[in-house]
Amino acid sequence: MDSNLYIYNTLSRTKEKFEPLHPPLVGLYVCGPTVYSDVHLGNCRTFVMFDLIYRYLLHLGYKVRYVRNITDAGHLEGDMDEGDDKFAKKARLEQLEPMEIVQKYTLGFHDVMRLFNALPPGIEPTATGHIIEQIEMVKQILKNGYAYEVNGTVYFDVEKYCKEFNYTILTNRQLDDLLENTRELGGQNEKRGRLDFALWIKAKPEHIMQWPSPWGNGFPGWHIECSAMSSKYLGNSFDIHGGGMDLAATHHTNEIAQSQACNHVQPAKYWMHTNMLTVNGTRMSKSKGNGFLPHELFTGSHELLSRGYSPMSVRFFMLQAHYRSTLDFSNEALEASDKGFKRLINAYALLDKLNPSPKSNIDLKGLTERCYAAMNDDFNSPVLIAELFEAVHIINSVYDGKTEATATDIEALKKLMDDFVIGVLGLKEESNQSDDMGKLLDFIINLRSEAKVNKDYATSDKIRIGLNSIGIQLKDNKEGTTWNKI
RNA sequence: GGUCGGGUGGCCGAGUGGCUAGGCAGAGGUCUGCAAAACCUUUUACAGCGGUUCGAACCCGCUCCUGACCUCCA
Repeated sequence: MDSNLYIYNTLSRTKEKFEPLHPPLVGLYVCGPTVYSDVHLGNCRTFVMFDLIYRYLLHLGYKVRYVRNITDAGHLEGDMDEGDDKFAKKARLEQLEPMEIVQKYTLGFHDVMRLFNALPPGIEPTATGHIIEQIEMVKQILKNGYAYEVNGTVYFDVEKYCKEFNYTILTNRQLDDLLENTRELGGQNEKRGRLDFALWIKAKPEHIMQWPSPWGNGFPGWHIECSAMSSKYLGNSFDIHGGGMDLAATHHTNEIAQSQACNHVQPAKYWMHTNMLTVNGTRMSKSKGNGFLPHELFTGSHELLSRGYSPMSVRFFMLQAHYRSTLDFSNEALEASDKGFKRLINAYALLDKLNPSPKSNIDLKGLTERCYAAMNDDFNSPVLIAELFEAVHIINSVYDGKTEATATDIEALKKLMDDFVIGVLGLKEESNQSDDMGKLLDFIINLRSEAKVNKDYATSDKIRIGLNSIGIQLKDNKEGTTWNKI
């Protein structure tokens, strides 16, 4: 299959035409969360953006195998290649078992992703579920001569690797600079080179998260899980590997090295990196403590927010910026997105109420082509949204009787909005109204209409203002009265 | 210090060597019992200084400011 999709590849730092290794199959691997704490909004942005990418690939007709891991072991606290991992530390803090921590935050993560209307990945493997695969990979890397064992811990030999491969291929850094600027770190005395990183880590006896291995009891290093799981489910070479930009310099660099050292191939053809969400121009991160939790956002219980914003408004806010740009988070920006989203989704709801004309004076073909052109240009969702507002304008105009559209064009408009607003952008109407609520509102609107006919405006205003105060907005027009949630 | 990005109107954010981004906010109007919505019209831009060019916000140089990564983080 042929498409005109271009993807910015971090490896080449250019947009490249997307040509899957085995069309129509596409293998997509995205580094998922480390589930030792609540995901914050910055984490969510990455997963929402890859949801957009996943959805568009599906829309183009590719058969996508989407793998996103859950890191539930092996992620070390601080920069030491020894000691406790994050789960053990958090477990002590919360007085839980490490696996209780994992379960708690995995469930929380899934809840949030569901609220954001993100499609679940096809496979969501965990590090603890793939210890054997990771041990096998470490064994192979040792066998190939790119690792060494010291006292129960196995290190990757970066210096040896550098002689044959380009270690800094993703970030283009100079190796000498890296060596000069890497600090003296813990575990240094065991490591031969200061850039070497742990593939397998010896566990302290009291450490509950440990498994037997040829090198004694221990647990896997952080980077090996993604290499092991991506090759298990997608093969040694697959199409797209993604993650946040912050992972490129270390995690992804080491992933490439591990896969090359083990399988002698580049793991991914295209590397995609999403940019950071910022607050007042500074990156939102766990360690900085400036992270917004999704529920603070939805309820408005955060000092920087004047009110709560719905998950769909927040998703729309994220989609209005390109995935490779930083996006600055503020109450004002969110407020603007909230209104923009409602304008878009209200127009979508109007599609069923359009009256066809014998003639048409709109150009849907050009508009549709521009929508595809936007997405084909490295998933440019902000431009897509700008085009979709053109469709919003047409829909409103037809509804007002100021523009004419044939039944065929109305169908095409409906398909366009279904494809892109619902399918690709993954937005949906948030009204949680049941049929009962719809019927109830129809009844109330009828009562109000009767009052209006009788010029009993006191009653009709009372109804309108009362509904408004509980979040339901009435809109009077020639055809009658429509309503939507505020 | 090294690597790589940014600086666009009141806000958020696209884009580009010549043609309106878009949303929000502001102003005026139409419609309407009022309101809201919608529709029409409209005001604010491309950090600074040089250079290349018929033409630059877009290319080049310098300056200033700023961010990310280089250490756990999507």
